[in-house]
Amino acid sequence: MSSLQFPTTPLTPSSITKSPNPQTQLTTPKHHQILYNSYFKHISISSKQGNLQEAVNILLELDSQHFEIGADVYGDLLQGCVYDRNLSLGKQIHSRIVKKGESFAKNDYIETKLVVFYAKCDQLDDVYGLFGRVVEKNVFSWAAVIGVYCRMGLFEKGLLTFVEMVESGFEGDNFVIPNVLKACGGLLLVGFGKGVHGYVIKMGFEDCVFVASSLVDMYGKCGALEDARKVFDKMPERNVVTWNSLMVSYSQNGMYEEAVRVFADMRKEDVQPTVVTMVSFLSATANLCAVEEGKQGHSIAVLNGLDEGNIVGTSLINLYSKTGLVKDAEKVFRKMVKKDVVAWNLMVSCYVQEQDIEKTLNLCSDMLLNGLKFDSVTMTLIATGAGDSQNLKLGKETHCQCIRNNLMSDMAVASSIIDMYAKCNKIHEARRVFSSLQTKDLVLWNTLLAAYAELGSSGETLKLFYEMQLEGIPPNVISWNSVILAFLKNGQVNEAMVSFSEMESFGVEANLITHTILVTGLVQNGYVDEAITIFVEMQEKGIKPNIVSIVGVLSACKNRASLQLGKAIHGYVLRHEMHMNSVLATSMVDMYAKCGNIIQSRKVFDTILVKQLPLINAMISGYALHGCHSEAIAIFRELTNEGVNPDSITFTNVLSACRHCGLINEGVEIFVSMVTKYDVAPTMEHYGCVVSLLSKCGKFEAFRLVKNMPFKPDSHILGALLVSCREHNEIDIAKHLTENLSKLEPDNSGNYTALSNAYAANEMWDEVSDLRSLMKEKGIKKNPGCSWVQIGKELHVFVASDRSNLQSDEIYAMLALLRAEMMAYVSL
DNA sequence: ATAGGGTTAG
Repeated sequence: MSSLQFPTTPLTPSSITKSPNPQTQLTTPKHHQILYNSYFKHISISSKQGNLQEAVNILLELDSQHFEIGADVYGDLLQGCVYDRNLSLGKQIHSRIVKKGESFAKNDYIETKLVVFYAKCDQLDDVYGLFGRVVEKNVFSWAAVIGVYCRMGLFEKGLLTFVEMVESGFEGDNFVIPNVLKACGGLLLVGFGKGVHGYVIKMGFEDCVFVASSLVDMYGKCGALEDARKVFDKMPERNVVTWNSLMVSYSQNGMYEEAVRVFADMRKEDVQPTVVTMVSFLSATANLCAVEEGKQGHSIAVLNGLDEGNIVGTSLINLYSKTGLVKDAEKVFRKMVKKDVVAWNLMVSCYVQEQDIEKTLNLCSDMLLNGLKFDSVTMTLIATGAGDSQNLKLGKETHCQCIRNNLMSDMAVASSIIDMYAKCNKIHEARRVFSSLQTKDLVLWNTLLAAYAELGSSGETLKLFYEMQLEGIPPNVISWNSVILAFLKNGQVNEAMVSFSEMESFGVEANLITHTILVTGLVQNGYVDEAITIFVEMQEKGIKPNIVSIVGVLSACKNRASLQLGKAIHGYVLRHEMHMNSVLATSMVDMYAKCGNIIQSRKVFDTILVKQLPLINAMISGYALHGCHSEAIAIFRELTNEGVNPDSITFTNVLSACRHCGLINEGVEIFVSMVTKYDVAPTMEHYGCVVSLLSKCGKFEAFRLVKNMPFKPDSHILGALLVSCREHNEIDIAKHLTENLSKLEPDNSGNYTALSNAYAANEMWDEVSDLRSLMKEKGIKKNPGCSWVQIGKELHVFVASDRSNLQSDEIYAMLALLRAEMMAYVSL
């Protein structure tokens, strides 16, 4: 501005308000000073960049023309700079104040305003310098200093300054208290926070919306949800920030259902959502994998125009990624204008979760091409992806990158690297990385514990479990779960049960996963009834089963042929509207088949639209078990025509079905297609089916096939050939084969088992019985999980495949009897 | 005064 053109008409307050243009309205005489002041005040409180700049220019011009301008005018314009966060303009004013000399600058009002200005502009050093020199400190300058500390995350300093302020005889007001509470929350100092809460009540600030909302936030951050709720419920007046604080509190403490409920209540009360509302709601629904609610959140965000921002965008990607809606996640990602590192990482995380290592790596290179750098989150994600895909080369490269970029001190990075080595079967490397770290947190210990547990190395797991306690890290439920898992994987059922009861006396509560580990592990060790007991106990404790635990208990049902319990669990799944995904349906189909209800098995099978191979295999195997061989083969034909690629297990079941039907041509054709069309390497079991098929139908080609087989024939195959010998009356060959069978060191119980399985596979029940008598005579004990299952299975087929009029219940009674007999036999 | 991403157990 060159020179000022002062208009001739005096100003009126209303004209200032309506059109604050100084060049046309300000008049020259000094007695209009009041109006200048009013103009400056107006600008300072409703400032826009341009107006403020102009006002400061006028001020400086007037100043240089030696108009008497009071400190309050400088203060008002500094206030304008605070509203505009206009640091450079404020600095101009500051330097003019300094130039005017100490008598002008040494003024409580000016000094306080300067402290406030620099504090609001986050200029820590200036604040520190000024505040130290301010002679007369007051509530405002104290509040400004505490505020800047808290805003910049220097919570300890903020609290110490607050203490100092109170000790100097100042009372905190309702402007400084929210900052103090923020510091308490940030430091998780719930005790200090409670003290401040008491102070708030004493001072009578509890009804102030700002203070009370801060209390909710502080209690929430400290995990004291009941206190947060109490403050919230008592509030006479709430605004959107109050509601948001409560929702965020629940969400950050993992109580996502509660957070969702708060959102619903908020909508009932007609509180207009903000970006913060949407972000924390979306985060809660994402963690719950609540697709419907999340999608609703997306619509609400769009309707309120809150979906454009970066943070809502990333929350949406998170939601769609966690719920497996990759296409939707990609859509949001593509639409985002300014993608920051969080957005990229979320998309990477989505592909890692989908186990799509190719897309993960492509996205990572795109990320670099777009000028972004990998941070510790990116590295954690890549390491996780490398572990999931057992890509050791990639994992090692990631490890090197982390070392080069000094990221190994990040606990999440370190544990993902350790986990990656463990998943790539490099337990020693995992150990080496673990040992090389200076500080180790609970998650890190748990990562290594889990790695040893997975291997069933119960000794090593236990050693680590004690070591961590010696290092002062108390184990949590995850650590205990790993110990129990290690025992179960190593067959130490008693030790696992002891640990299970011990953990409670250490004040650690068993959770859903603890029980699932036990159910699954007990079944795998043959303790089926005990597994069912644990499952029932879990429900009695009020722990709701999820899909994984239901799959575990269904496997107990099928091993015990307990159709009744299986049905009850199916009912539970339907009642609780659990999503019948492919994994659950597979175990349900399997359970019904093994418990004798093949019709129900098929019904469940038909409810799943996109059928994955394990589900198909379960259905085929179910049909085969029930002697519905043509249905088994029909499903195989139908799905291979639809382009499904069968695997080794599919062929085992289909060939077994062919064997039971005596379908030689079909069996051989399928065997050939397995090798030529589907590139599946035949196993001994596959050969066994075809050999058995050929033998039973009196085909001497069985011998030729065995001769050309790439394995040494096992007892199944030899047993099958034995049948062929019978058909052909080839006594010499049969004798030779029997010698071969006896070469399998018959005094070893495993070989007796194999031999009896071979007989059972050929429905040679008399021979099975003879062999059992022989074992009884020789006092050879048997593993209950082994032979009787096979015999029982075969017996089951025999009875189920229309060769008997027995009803299902009777079959299961027979199977139970057989099991009881075997158990008695084992205990001899 | 409130808000987004990564690590450990089935």
